[in-house]
Amino acid sequence: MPGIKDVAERAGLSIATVSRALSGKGNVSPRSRERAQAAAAELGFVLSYHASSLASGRNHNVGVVVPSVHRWFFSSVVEGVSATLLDAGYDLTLYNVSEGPDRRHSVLNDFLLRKRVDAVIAVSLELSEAEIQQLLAIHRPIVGIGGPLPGASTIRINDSGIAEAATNHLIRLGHSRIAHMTGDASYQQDFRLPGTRQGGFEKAMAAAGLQVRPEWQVTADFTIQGAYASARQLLGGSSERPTAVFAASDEMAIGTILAARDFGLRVPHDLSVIGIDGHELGEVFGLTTIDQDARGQGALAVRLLLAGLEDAADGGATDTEFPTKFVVRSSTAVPPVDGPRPADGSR
Amino acid sequence: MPGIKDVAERAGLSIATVSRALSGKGNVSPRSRERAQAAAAELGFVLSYHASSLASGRNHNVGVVVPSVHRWFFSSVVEGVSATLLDAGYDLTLYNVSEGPDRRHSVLNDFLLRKRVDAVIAVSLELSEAEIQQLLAIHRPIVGIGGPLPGASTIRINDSGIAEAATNHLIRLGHSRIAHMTGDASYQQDFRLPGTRQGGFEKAMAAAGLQVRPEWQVTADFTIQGAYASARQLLGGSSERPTAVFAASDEMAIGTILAARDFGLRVPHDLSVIGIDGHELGEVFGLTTIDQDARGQGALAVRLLLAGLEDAADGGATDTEFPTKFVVRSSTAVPPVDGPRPADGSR
DNA sequence: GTCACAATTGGAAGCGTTTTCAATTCGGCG
DNA sequence: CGCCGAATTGAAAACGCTTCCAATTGTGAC
Repeated sequence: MPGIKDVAERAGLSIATVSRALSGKGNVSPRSRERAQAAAAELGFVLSYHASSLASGRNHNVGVVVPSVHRWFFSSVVEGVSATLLDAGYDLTLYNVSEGPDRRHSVLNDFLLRKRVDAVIAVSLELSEAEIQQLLAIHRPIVGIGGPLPGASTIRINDSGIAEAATNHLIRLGHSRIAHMTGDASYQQDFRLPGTRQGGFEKAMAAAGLQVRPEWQVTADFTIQGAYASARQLLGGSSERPTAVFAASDEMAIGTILAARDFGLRVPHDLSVIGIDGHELGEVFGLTTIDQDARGQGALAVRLLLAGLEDAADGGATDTEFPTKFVVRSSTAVPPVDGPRPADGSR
Repeated sequence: MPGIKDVAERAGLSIATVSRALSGKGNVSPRSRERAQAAAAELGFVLSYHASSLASGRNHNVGVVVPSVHRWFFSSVVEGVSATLLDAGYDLTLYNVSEGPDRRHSVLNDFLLRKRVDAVIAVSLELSEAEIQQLLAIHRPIVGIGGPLPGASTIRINDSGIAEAATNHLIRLGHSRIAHMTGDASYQQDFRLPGTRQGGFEKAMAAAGLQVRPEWQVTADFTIQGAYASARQLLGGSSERPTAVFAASDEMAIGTILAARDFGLRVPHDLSVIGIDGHELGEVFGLTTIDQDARGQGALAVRLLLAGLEDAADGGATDTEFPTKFVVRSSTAVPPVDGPRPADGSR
């Protein structure tokens, strides 16, 4: 393994000059720079980041904490984060805390504090103020995506407003019997989006003078399969059926559509369904949705972070609202004139 | 920021002893160990991994290179890898190379060589021998999952055998008009699974004396939406229709099922579909599949790697076949007696 | 109560860079 | 041609640990 020393010798320069030449910092004559780079290339030399970090205090490494990379939203964000980070020459250390609260705790307390990362991106995690302060105390900027982080910068979409818009879309089409599928309790714990979206739903319903029926407020776990099961309950019950469902995520909307098909309900003829996300699968189902460009959110988070790191200006906590896009496809339409069909469709 | 020196003072021990106590290595009396740990806890001290790594040469960090965390298989593997790594106190540096060959190249040549990772896990990537040697040369063990890595350890499922088994399952049910959906050319490039699976399919067909029709060999991009489009072509054509489809992944199988439903084809009554993966969504569709436990593969990769790292025995390249599980659900059945129904079903 | 040997402990030399500070060189101007 | 400030350069001191080596302490056997 060649060291910077070898490069210096080969280039006929001092270690210090080579260091400056390779890192791009400081004043180095073009001639020296070239020599250093040539020598490094010839020796196949790459800086040891450990030594660099130790000496400079900068890591070129960002920690990303996600509830589970296996989920659509998080993996989308990670893709955006990863691409932007790699472009900037940064490494990305992934902390996937899907194992539960213990894992989350150990990551926050054992891993992140080891001075290995320059900054932290927390996706949909509700960190306590103490946890945030702990990180800020060791000069680790944090930016949160889609989670309330008191005292830290965040990027978020207007959950409440979007939910209102989605609901209003249904209302404007003429629906009044609208169900809402949201995340279940376990999700509220970590990221409280579901609640926020539910708030928007209720607000829109109230504004339109429509009744929110408790039995039409169902929950699922944000997955297609979970929503499918919930939707079967909702749509298969003998009681009255809604004419539209607003699901708090595309995956849940898709689960709902699948359940509806099982019952012979045509979407959107018998049942309108709208989601939130911009999931790739939406197209297959003609899903009307609100695209939140998760990748873009990840990319933006990195840009904010890097800007902060490089300017060394602490910047303070900023709260950025990320724009979303209403995508109307074919899963929403005017409600059936004759009211909902019986559960056992004429299939 | 407290340093190990502060801990040593507070504990009334030498720096060396504290270091040994905290790292668990070397002989330290229980009494000293306790003192050191107590002092560290009181000061909120955590080792600086940079300094540790620099001094010891060990990083406690594994690099994971994946084609795209946004895809089912890769994110599953990453979950398994992450959990096992975190348990062992290791960090996971994620290199998501979905941006294409340039990104792949820069990761392999700029990032991985910076001595930041102790080992590399490459998922479904076909590395050149040169790339592998480059890594091995700097003492970075590599283990590959689902990709041929000449000279490195690998974990793989028996792709060919599985494909044969899946095909035989259909044949045994009485099918003879069997289509196969596999990955398209762009996928062949990076990981050549599709080809291997296709080989198994052809082998089973040949063994049963069945004809492989070129027009029933379709390709897709491994996603539900991509397969859906391909399957529409396959099933909607005016030509004869197969009675069964063997898809090289569950997502493609699901896309096929969705397309079939669009045409009013009942699964499995009119069309049997089988996949490979063990995708969570399989249950919703009653998909018969071969579960390859991607998480388990990730976990195993880490265990192999860590065993190698800790024993310092280079071990040489091992090739481990990972077991799979045949899961029969309701998407496969005997073929329709009266032959396939016309494209426009009596829905 | 000794002695040999093992278990602990502390001192200090790195690990491979970055960066400060002072020294040196260079270019331009009077 | 000589002088001055700016641009370059090099020496050496960190950075915060790990670990070798030697010194010290503890243990059990005789």
